[in-house]
Amino acid sequence: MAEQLTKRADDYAKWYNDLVLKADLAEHSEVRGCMVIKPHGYAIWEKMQSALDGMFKATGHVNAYFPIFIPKSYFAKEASHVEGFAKECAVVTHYRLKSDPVHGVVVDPEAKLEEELIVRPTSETIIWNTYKGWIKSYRDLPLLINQWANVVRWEMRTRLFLRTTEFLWQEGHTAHATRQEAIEETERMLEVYRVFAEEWLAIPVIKGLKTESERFAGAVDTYCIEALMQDGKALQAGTSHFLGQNFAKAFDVLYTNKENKQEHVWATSWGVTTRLIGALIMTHSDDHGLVLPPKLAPVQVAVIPISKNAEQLEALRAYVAPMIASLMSKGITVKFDDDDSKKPGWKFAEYEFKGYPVRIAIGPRDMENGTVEVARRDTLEKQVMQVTDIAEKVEHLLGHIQDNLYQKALAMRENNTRAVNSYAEFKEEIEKGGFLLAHWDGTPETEAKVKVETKATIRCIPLGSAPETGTCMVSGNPSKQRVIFARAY
RNA sequence: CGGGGCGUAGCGUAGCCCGGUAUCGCGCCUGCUUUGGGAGCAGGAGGUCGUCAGUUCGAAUCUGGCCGCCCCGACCA
Repeated sequence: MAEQLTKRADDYAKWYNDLVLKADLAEHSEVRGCMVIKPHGYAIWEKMQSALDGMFKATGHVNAYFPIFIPKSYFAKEASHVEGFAKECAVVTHYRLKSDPVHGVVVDPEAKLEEELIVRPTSETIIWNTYKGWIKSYRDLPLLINQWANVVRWEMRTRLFLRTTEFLWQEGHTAHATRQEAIEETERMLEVYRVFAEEWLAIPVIKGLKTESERFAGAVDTYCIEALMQDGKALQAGTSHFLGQNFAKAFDVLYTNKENKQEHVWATSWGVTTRLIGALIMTHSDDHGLVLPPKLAPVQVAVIPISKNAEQLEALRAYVAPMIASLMSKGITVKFDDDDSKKPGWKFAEYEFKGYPVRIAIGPRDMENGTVEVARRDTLEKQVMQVTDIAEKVEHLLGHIQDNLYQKALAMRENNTRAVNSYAEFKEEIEKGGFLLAHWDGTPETEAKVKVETKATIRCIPLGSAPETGTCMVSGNPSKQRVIFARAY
């Protein structure tokens, strides 16, 4: 139920947690660190999948599926990759249980695997081991494959959607004949993520390059889109990696070029996760509950009849039927809630809390006047409208809401992005949250020092920003451009 | 892995210090009245008090062990 949501200003973390639970997006499972994604939350993921999948297809990718289990030895083949993931891998050691008089069932010690299997934390190794058999000639390239899957990373501390032991994602893995082509692919998919974040999630993001210490284990370059949450903390919303020839070399993936010479292929990988649901919540929602951009709302319009008796309800059904039909003919998703075990007031509160972008209430007065009451979730404004052309009006309204959410989030980010020029100023400003633009000398040592002293990290080296020479705020050494610092999720 | 908290009906809780078989709210069921911002009244159902052992005539309550989860920090999308 949706009463007494913690206020954001009182305790942002608690607000987030309460909201996820009370808006019925997810709940904690009995398994530590794992969540159950409930229908309302999963429906949002399905909308994300559908939009992204279309964008992947439009850029020439196809879907496939690779095993959840990865032989342990595969991991050893790419040194930095192992190092990056070794600490958080779940390992399967046996393949059978047997009944036991005391404990019910026990692991059968006779059924030990010769080689342990790793539950995938990411699939580069098994995919590259497979690609080796698929790629022989330049004619086999580029290979552009995506997979929708679950992965497991044994995290020390978890948070619903933001960090769970098991999560859902998509991972694209591509192979190319040239370095240049692979870099273009990396950038192309980063741009797909930017468009998706801004046009669908209504979350403004900054495209950038990760520093060495934040780079994906096994990548040459990691690109990212970074978003700023309402509490002033940064959240990485997607990544795209240029893997160079690291995995091709580790797994011997060679192709014969037009000159009949053997060369290692060039690779990329890129992914977004169910974490985006967390980003969506922390970008748009308020003290009244969830706020969803219309393009990702499982249902865009809730229609609520207000009637005193059964006859009136029948009359209302007849009154709204053409309206609902015309809404649906425009591709708008509608829920007509004529459940008479719940009162209208209860439904208002419920749909508001769950983030339905638009609510239409209709009662006896509306039938007399030829009107409906339209309420928008983003501003909580209510307006009585003539029912004539209501589908067009609602269609426009949904567009406005989508746009308004983006503009509000953008304004929030801009108001919380500022340049700082000294480390003293930085230390003071970082306490207020937000993105800080500062000069950095490019060394991991400086970055580490800042992290230890302020808990802030370099979120990214922004792409496409005008070069600006300066001096590192910490070391005083020369710097070619400002980078973005923030405290992050 | 450290620190803190919690475990009592579907959910949220009181009771525990000071032992006597469990409180209240929400939800659920029945009936009537209601319905434009979480309805009212009346009646009703629902609990191995996380688990195991100990103390005791008697344990939700005292003692010890175990299990589970959550929150805060260090690592990570």
